[in-house]
Amino acid sequence: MITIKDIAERAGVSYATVSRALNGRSDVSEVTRQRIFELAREMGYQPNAIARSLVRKKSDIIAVIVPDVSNPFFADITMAVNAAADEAGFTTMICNTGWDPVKEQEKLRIMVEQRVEGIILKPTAFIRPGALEALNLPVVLFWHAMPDDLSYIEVDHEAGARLAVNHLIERGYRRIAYVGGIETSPSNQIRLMAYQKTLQEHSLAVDTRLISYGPFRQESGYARIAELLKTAKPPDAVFCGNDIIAMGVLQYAREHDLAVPADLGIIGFDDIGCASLPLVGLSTVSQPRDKLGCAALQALMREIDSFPSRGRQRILIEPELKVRSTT
Amino acid sequence: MITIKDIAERAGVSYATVSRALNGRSDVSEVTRQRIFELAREMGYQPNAIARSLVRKKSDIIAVIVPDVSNPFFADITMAVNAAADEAGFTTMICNTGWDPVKEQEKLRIMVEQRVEGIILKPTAFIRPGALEALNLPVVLFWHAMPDDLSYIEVDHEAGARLAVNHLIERGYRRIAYVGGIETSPSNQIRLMAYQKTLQEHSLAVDTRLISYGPFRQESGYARIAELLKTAKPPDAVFCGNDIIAMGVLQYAREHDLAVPADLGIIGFDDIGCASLPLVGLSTVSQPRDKLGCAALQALMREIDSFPSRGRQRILIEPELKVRSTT
DNA sequence: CTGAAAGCGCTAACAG
DNA sequence: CTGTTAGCGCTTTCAG
Repeated sequence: MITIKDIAERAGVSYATVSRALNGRSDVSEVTRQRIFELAREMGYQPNAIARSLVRKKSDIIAVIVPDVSNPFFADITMAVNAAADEAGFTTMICNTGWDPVKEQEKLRIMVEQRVEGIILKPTAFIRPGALEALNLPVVLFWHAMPDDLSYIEVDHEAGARLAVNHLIERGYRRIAYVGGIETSPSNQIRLMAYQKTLQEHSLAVDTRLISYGPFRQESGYARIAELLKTAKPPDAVFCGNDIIAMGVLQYAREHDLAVPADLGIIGFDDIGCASLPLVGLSTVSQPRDKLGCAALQALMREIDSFPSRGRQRILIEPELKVRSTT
Repeated sequence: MITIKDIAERAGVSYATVSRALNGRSDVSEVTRQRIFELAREMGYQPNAIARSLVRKKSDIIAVIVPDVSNPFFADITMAVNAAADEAGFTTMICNTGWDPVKEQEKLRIMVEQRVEGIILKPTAFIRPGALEALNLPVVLFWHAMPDDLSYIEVDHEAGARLAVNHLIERGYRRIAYVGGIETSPSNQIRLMAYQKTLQEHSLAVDTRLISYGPFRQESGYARIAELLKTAKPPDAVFCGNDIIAMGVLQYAREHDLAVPADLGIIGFDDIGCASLPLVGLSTVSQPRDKLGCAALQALMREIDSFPSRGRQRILIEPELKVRSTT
């Protein structure tokens, strides 16, 4: 691999001059600059970013750590961050934790060792308080439920839930069920609150028999809508914890000849890829991944600029209603 | 940021000794090793991978460059590679080219500058011959149609097409259409050949009116099945260029009350995420992403070990038939 | 077992 | 404008 010294030798100048020329410094005569560039090209010179990082003490690399990049939701966010980072002249290292806290810790360590300039992290679970601050690195989280004093960014779950419930009410539904996600999920909590509040604002009764929790899985949605429809006063619409659950509900409706949206309105949350397939056509509240990703990068850039002084940023992204065929 | 020199000072030894101890060399007395480890921990020492890479002349980083990580297909492969790389002690840099050859070139350059030890690349288009060899780096491609003498890995499209067509014939379909992808796609070509050959092997006529090309898009599948069904002798089954196209065909069938699979058998290619959704239930030929990813990493490891001598590896992965509700 | 010393490839003062 | 010099943080001989 050829170095600036090789070029210097051939050009008959010191290697400092080569460095200056290649870095576009103004204090190099036009002739030598020309010669050096030409030489560099014809010798096939490739700058060594590692050496540069070492002396400059900056790598121009950021890390994005998510539980599962093959999950379309995270994949979209990751890509948005990546694209924004490109713009800003940063290279991205993407890490996958596989929802494993141990691996997460390991990945964080590796990224610190690689001297990345900042980390965008979607934690797999509750992280030991202080662990992230101890990294001594700019960090932005995709999750607000952290005890630490860190910046975070998230979709506005409250606004999203209101959007969904208001929409159902406008459409004329009156007995709206909440087929939620797991009870402990913070976002699930927020949406449930907003659901109840919105119903009350419209003078609609909140019937706890219409509220259920469960895993974010299709089977869960399928099973729970089955239960709900057996009751004396079944719902005429459901607001689901996410699109996966909604897909289970929709599946049930189709299999049991329930007219959607006439007999049953269905609305999900997230707007995963297949929700917009004509074959599915699920109405949903979209979490705009591109905006989430861009905003995360911007927040991180701000953190990097002001580091080590930490300004905790709390950013909420507006969700978007997607009306399709199920409402 | 604390360095080995700081530790050395506190420990009262030379920093060479600290380096040795921390790297688990045997030629350090047990007592000093102990002291150094303890000190490192309590001082919060984090090795600097950049400095290490510089002197060792290896980064333990590989690059994966794909056109679109948010495409579930590439996302899955990327993740499989990433997981395998983890096992092998490599960190992965993931790059997205957005199907832009210029950006691809740029990303390749950056990866070379980062001194990654190898690159797994899904090219966006035909790359200028020699451009990849000029990188002077181990490279494995997810595409065989390259003029270069490089290693590649791909699913066995021929075997996949045979699998699909044989399956349809076994199910009793006799007029099988090929609703393919774009004509210039190499994989499309191979599948078309295999489709024709398989029909002939079963003494079934190859009717060119049953063969069509088009973009890998739903609307394309939708439009083309519409055409085909209007003809005098319509097909009773379709083998599609990929799942997206198949989804368009399925969509048309559902909208026009065509019984699937009774009146029309449908089989796709790829096995994208939503194909397995109960609401879709598309039969398809799966490209096993995990196998593709693992095999790619293994191939790259072999290339790295034997570098700079290049042994061109040609690896074909066996596809798998997934029978669901459309056949 | 340990220290001294020589770099890895590059940038950044500091003098000319 | 250009050369000299001093590192960045770490690994690795080479002598003790």
